[in-house]
Amino acid sequence: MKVSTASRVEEIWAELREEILRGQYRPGERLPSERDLAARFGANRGAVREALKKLEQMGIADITPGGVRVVPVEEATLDVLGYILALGDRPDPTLLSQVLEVLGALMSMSAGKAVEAADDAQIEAMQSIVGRLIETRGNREQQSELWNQLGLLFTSVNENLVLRLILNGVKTQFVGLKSPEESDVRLDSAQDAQILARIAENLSNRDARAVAAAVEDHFVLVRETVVDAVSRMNEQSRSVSNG
Amino acid sequence: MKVSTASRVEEIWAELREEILRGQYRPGERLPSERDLAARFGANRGAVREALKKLEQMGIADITPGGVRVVPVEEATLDVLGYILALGDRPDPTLLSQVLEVLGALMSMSAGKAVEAADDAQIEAMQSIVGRLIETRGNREQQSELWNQLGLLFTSVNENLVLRLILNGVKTQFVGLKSPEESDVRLDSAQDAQILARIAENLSNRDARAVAAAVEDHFVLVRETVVDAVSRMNEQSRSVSNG
DNA sequence: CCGACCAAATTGGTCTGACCATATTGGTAG
DNA sequence: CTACCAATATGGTCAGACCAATTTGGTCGG
Repeated sequence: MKVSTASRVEEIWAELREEILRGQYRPGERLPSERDLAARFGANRGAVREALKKLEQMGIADITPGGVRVVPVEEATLDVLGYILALGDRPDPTLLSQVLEVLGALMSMSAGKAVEAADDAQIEAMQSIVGRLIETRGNREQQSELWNQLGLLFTSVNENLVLRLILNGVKTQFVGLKSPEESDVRLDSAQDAQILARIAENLSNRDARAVAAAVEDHFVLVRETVVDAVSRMNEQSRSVSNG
Repeated sequence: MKVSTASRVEEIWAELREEILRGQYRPGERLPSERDLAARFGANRGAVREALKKLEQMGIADITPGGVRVVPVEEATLDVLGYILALGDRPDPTLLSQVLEVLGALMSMSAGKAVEAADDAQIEAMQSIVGRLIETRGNREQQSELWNQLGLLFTSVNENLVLRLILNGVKTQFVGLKSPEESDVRLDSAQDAQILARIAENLSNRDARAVAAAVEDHFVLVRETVVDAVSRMNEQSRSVSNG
C-alpha cells in the first residue's frame, strides 16, 4: 500500500523532515518562509504549505503567522519515531532498544488482559498463532507477521482501542525500516522455543500473569538480540571506515 | 497555546472529523469530492484540501486519486483519541478507563525504570514533586499538573524518547476535554495519601518495583474514581432526559 | 546609549482559476 | 452478459493575488 508514491509534496516533506530530525535547525529556530522554500524546491507554495502542515502534525514544526518554527523532538508525536529510526544507515541501538522495551511492556499487558477476558474460541485462536510461531521459528518475516497478528488478536479481545492505536503507531514505524538486520539476526532458538512453549502452556492454563511474563520475556530476548546485532554491525562499519 | 484559532481549515477539519468519528460514513465509503466539499463549506478547495490532509494524517481518511475514503478508527493514529473522547457531552467511560489503564501501565513502567536509573539529585527532585502532590491533595488541577511533571521527569531520567512520545500523545488528548468531571470527582483522600506515602517512602529506599507498583495503584484509584463518576453523571443525564 | 513607538516589509491564511494524469464510470460493441 | 473503451470526475499541482497579523527596522524621545 503506497510504497513509493513520491509526490511533489512528499518529496518536500521528506527533505525538510530529514533536515529537522537531523538537527540542522536549532529548536525554536525559524524555517525559511513558505515562499522561499517554494523557490528552493522549485515548487508551488501550496505544495510547500502542505508539506509544512505535515511537519506540523508530526509535532516537529509549529507554523504560525509570522513564521514556521522548529519544535524539539521530545515534544513531537509518535509519528516521528520511524523517521528517526530510519535516519542513518542503521537504526540507533538505544532507540531501537527503547522501542522494543515499550512494545514488550504493552504487548505483555495486552496479553495478560486478553487471556483474562478471552473465551474458549479466542484462546484457541491464540494457541493457533503460537503454534504457527513455533513451527516457523527461524523465518523472521513470518514471525514478525505472526506476532503482529497475535497483537491484533489481543487488542481485539481486550477491545482496548487505546492500546490498539498506540500499537498502530509503534508498529507502522517498522514498515519503512530498511530491513535493519537482514540475515544476521537470529534469536537464540532454544530460548525462543522455551518461551513460546511457556506461552502455549499457560494459554491452556489461562494463567494470564504467566502468559504476560512469557510475552515480556520474548521481547527481552528480541531486544537483546537485535540491539546486540545492530551494535556489532555499527562497530564493523566504524572499523571499516576508520581502517 | 493556540486554544481557539478556529481558522477556516480548522473549522472544516473539525466538522468532517466529527462526522467521520460519529460514524456518519461507513468505513471504506467515499467522501464527497474536494470540489463538492469546498462548495458545501463555502470555502476554497485549497482549504478543504488542507483539512482533508489533516484527516488523512490522523489515519481516518485515505486520500487517493479517484476519491477520499473513510478508514475505520481502529486503524487510525493516537491523535484521534482526544477527539473521540470529546465527541459526546461526557467522555465514554469505557474509553476513559482504557486510557487510564494504559497510562497507568506506562507511567508505572516509566517510574520503575527511572528509579533504577536516577542519581541522588533526581531522586530528590522526584520526592519534591511527590511532596507537593501530598500537600496539594484535593486540588485536582494542580495534581494533574504535578503528575504531568512527574511523568516528564521520569521520561527525562530514562531518556526514553519512545515513552515520552507516547505520553505526549495520550496526554495532549486531555487538553481539549471539556473539564470532564468538574468538582464531582474526588479521589478517596485516605487511599490517595497512603499511595503517595508509599511512593515517597520507596523513592528513599530506591525500591523501583515498589514505586512502580504504587504508581500503578494510584492510576487504578484514579480510574475507578473517574469512571465511576462519569458513569453516574451519565445515568443522571439519562434519567433527566427520560423523565 | 537605551527604550518606546511607529511604519514598512514579511509572513502565513485564504481565494480564484486553471491544467494534468489518473481513476472511475457509463455506454457500447462483441 | 462480458469486455472494452471513451467521457467524466477526481486528486495533484501550479500561478498569481489579496488580506490580516506579525516581525522587523528605523526613528524619536528620554
